[in-house]
Amino acid sequence: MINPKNLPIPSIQRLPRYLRLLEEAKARGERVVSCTRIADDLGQLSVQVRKDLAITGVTGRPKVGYRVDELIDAIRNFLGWNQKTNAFLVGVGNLGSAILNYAGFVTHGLNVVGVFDVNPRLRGKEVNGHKIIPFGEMLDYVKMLNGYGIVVQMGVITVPASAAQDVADKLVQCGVRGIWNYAPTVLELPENVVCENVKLSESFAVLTNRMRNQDL
Amino acid sequence: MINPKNLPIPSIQRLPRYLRLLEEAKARGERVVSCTRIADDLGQLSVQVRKDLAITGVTGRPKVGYRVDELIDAIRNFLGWNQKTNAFLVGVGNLGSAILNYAGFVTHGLNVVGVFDVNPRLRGKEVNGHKIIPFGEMLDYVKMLNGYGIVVQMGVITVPASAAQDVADKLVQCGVRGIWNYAPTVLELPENVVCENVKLSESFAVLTNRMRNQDL
DNA sequence: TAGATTGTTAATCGATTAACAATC
DNA sequence: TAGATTGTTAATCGATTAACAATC
Repeated sequence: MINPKNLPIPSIQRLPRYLRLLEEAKARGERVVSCTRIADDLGQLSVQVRKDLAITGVTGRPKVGYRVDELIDAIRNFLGWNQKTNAFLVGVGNLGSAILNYAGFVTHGLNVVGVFDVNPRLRGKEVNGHKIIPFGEMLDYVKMLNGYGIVVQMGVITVPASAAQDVADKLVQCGVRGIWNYAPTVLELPENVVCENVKLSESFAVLTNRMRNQDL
Repeated sequence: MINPKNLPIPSIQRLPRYLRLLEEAKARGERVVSCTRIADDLGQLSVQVRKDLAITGVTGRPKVGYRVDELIDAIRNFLGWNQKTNAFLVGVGNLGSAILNYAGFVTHGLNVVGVFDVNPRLRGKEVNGHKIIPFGEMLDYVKMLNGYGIVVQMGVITVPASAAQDVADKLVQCGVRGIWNYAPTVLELPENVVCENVKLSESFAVLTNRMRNQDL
């Protein structure tokens, strides 16, 4: 926990799982959970859970376990989920709509402050309370928001691959510091903008390959 | 390539990227591609590309490179994407609709032969040509398909987490050998059914954590 | 031929797992 | 106290990268 960079990415990826489990435990009224329990429920080794939880800075008590409330707070804080992340979403197809309608991301701090699409016919149409704005008006819109002291931190890209780079460039102009990219493209971005690609085809590839190898 | 199991999963996950690049190269009329080029385009090391391509069984020619057509075929074959995979999709919300409307998965062999939802009001409604069937009728429907010699190999789960295990159990009864799970749950499945979880919250976690650590 | 590129073995790096001491 | 659990160091495992030989 000295240098928060270069932490094991697999560990970070497992934290949301623990968080879900802990919130379920809290809902059941449990105040303390051991990593042995967590590991059993998720089919992992307890030592891995322990290591993962350690990166958030919390410590447990031998024989007792970890305090549920403390752990939930620590994970949410570590992931940046206890604060709002203002975001633009570009591309209101089914995928974009799915994200806008999924309540889970709101609890992770995702705060959509602008929804855009190139299709001018969608102008003014609402998706889960968000009015769709023509893509061409994004820069004007962000200036307006900035005038009110609202800064856009993240861009969510749910457009076809062919349009993704253009969208990314525009989002960078808007000042985003991170991009959540659902398009199957490798984006070129300035060094100070972090990017996370959602790998749908990659996931499908692992599945079909394993199904194929079942037969052999 | 002797034992097709226990291949490096990261390598399998990178293959779709190469495939996309190769198809673009083919569209431009290129007949041969070197792994140096692929590596440059994707920001990787050429030796990694070489190792990854090796698992598909293709060999390149020194000084020349790999034949584009051969490589495309080999990757698609290795991933099981050159044959159709019959699938049921359960849960026709925005996410399910997004998958049904995305042409990319069709080119990966995804052949949806049944679309289901618990909501009886959706009965008969169409999504991209697929009539929605009430979830309760799934077993009858699969029997009907089996009568025509059609076997369902894969289940795609796009329902809320709370319903995912029930859906998975039913899909297993239908005889699927693989499950593509978009719900944020760890599913309990028989040993002979492979499962791939799409990790959306996990992806978001990595992004927000990195954005948070930018500041430090 | 010279040089670019592939293929492969060895070295490094990082994550997981094992072992065990510390502690409530 | 005894035993369950945490925390940490060491060993293992697997993937990436480096080095270099083979080859067209």
